Amino acid sequence: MDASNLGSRDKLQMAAIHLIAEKGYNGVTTLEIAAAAGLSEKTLFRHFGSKQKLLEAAFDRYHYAEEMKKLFAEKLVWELEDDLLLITKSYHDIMNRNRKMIQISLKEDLPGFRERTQRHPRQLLEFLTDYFIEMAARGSIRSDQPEMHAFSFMMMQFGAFMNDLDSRTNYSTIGLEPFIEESVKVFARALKP
Amino acid sequence: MDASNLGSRDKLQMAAIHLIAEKGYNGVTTLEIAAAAGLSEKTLFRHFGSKQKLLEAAFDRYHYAEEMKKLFAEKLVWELEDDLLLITKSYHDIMNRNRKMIQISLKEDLPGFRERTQRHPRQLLEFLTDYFIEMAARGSIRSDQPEMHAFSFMMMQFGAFMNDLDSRTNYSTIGLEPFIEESVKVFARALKP
DNA sequence: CCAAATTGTCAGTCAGTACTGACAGTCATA
DNA sequence: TATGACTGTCAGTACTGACTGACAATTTGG
Repeated sequence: MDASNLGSRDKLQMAAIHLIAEKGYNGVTTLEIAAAAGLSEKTLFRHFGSKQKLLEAAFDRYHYAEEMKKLFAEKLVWELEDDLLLITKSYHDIMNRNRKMIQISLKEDLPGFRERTQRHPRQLLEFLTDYFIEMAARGSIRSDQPEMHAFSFMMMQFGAFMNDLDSRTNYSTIGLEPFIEESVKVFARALKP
Repeated sequence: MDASNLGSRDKLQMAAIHLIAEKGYNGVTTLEIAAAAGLSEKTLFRHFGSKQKLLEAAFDRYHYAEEMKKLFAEKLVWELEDDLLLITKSYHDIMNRNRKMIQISLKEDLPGFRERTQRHPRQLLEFLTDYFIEMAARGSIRSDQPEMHAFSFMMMQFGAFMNDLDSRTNYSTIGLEPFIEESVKVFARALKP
């Protein structure tokens, strides 16, 4: 979406999300948010009334991506490595699209954030657990603790996502793509019958 | 160390670290820090001169734990699962002791934080990579990409640590101890020749 | 017991930030 | 051309938090 087509409210909300993800709610001023949106502080207060209301509006407008349902319903081929690769790429894609909201949830303790930022990983844990149960029933993998294995695999990906989230915490030059490829291989080998 | 034996400077630094880890630098006042230390705000400014200097002093005083060297030098038995279990428990112990500094580094962009909070995991990545190389040379494991495998294993543990760091991000009831046990088993199985 | 060290209270200053009313300017549309 | 919608400027108000000097109280150690 071309930013030049956006109204003032949209610009202010996007600027708010961007700056609060970076500096935290108390670390950014309404003057800075307005400037980043290319508008005056007066306009910010005309539209939203208060800083807090701007954040709430930006939060509500932010569509938290979560699309694993369709993938699990339609795109699996019941080959462990192929499926895990697809799931993992989708996971990182979704997490990346939610990255600013996740950054905000790390910094701030705001009502509703927890529920929203956890919906996607919680849903994925359930789907992946069910997938491992079904794969074990088919004899395609060996997993006596499917939920623990689903959780372990997700922790690996979550760790990589958190490592990559911010240059402040990234301590390795290993890229995300090769990591995804190899981590899927390693895990598939671990569950091979 | 009994808090009653501490001087005022120590109490203020510990209170500062605790509150800033929880609320961020801009989310906590000097009045709050002093009150948490059981002292007056006046005393805080007598000792440190400014809020910023208090943080810097607390940061310098904070001994960032990093003790993997001794473990890798003396305690390995060159059995993959046994060694990984020991390493992993030690990793989480160290990360847990550094948890407040890590929480602060997530919230704030302060000079020197990055270098300090990355020293331990970076060091562990090197040690673990060398360990996998040696284990492969001994024929005890199969690993054609030891650094990638070391990194993958650490990402799994890092993800679990991050998931456990703060109730705001924790979305699973799986405990850390059983996770450690099973994640080590899974990874050991993956690298088995 | 006394002096030194340390802390607490109080009444501030100062700078910054959230927020506002009044007034003026620009743009789009009828 | 006029009007409505929207935005910007300006000069504020009110409040908050970092920080301070003066003075008093308490604690500690010789």
